[in-house]
Amino acid sequence: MIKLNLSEGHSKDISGDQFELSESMEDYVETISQLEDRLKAVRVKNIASALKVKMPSVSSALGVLAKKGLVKYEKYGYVELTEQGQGVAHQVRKRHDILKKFLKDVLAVEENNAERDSCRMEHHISKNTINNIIKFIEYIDRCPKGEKIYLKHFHDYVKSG
Amino acid sequence: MIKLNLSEGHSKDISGDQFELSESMEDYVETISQLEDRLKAVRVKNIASALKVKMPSVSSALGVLAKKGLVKYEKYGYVELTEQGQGVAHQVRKRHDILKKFLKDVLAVEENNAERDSCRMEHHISKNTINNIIKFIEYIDRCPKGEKIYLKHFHDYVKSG
DNA sequence: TTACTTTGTTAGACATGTCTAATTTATGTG
DNA sequence: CACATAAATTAGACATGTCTAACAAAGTAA
Repeated sequence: MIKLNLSEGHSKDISGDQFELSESMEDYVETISQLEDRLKAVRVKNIASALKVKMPSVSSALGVLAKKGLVKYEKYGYVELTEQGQGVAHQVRKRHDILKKFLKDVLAVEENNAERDSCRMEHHISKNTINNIIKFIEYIDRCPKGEKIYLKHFHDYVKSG
Repeated sequence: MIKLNLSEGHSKDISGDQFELSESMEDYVETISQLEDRLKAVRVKNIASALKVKMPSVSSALGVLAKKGLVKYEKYGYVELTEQGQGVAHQVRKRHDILKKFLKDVLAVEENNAERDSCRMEHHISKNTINNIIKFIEYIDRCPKGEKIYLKHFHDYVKSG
């Protein structure tokens, strides 16, 4: 089933890279944000296991992010994103989500693969290109001219080979 | 003008990552291959200036690539890709070209941006996803059902805002 | 309170990839 | 040929991000 309900507000708020984070640091911020969504309190241990790194790597990363003002963090305590950190997380996660949905819903890339690829590509795609992806999705979604049908044909074509 | 003459043999020969190269090493191989296309002989200096790094970085990279059997290289001499190196270069360049064309011709991303993004993303996209992109392009290109018209509409839509 | 367990930090090693400075090799011109 | 210049290498510093091992703090339970 092809779902194309993608255009809820995607076209706003993809603002620039004010913070110049490395790929790795973006992953930390993104992960912390995801953990904040599903845990009462985020701990070093949680981040480590989510990112499949060891705790000392997390400690070190938190030092960097704290210095940049993206996390609030006292030793041996809980980890929290600052308001700025949340902003960054928001952008990163949006990029990730859009990319993944595009891969799945437009390019017919299978779920696991779409997740893996969007994880890796999300760090290397420009604001500009993301915006065009958003427009593409909106275009297909909104236009009453049969684009969805063609997309469905494409998905069938991919499945059947 | 939207050109979609993309489907010349793209669907073959996107073979796997037998060589496990880092992003950086992939860039070296790709660049050497491009330089071989337009220079009689490739030198450290050429690679350095193409990649905007200093010569010692190139020296060091060539050591790594030689050890992996991807370049033929004697000190103070010319640089040449081995047959294996050419194979890798072929894959990397194909990935790059497909990605770039997709960004330009489907997503209506402007030339410079498409080049920049494909440079960065080419290292992080799976074989699987590349194949779906190829299929998508072929689908649009081949199908007699008006997909191209819709794509043209989309491009106009992007341009006009 | 004391001992045990879990969690986290510090110290230090290692890998990758970059750079600058110094030296060496190759090239070209008189 | 000899010397000046260009090209390349080596040595070593540095940044990032990872890891292991050892130690320290916090939490738990008797």
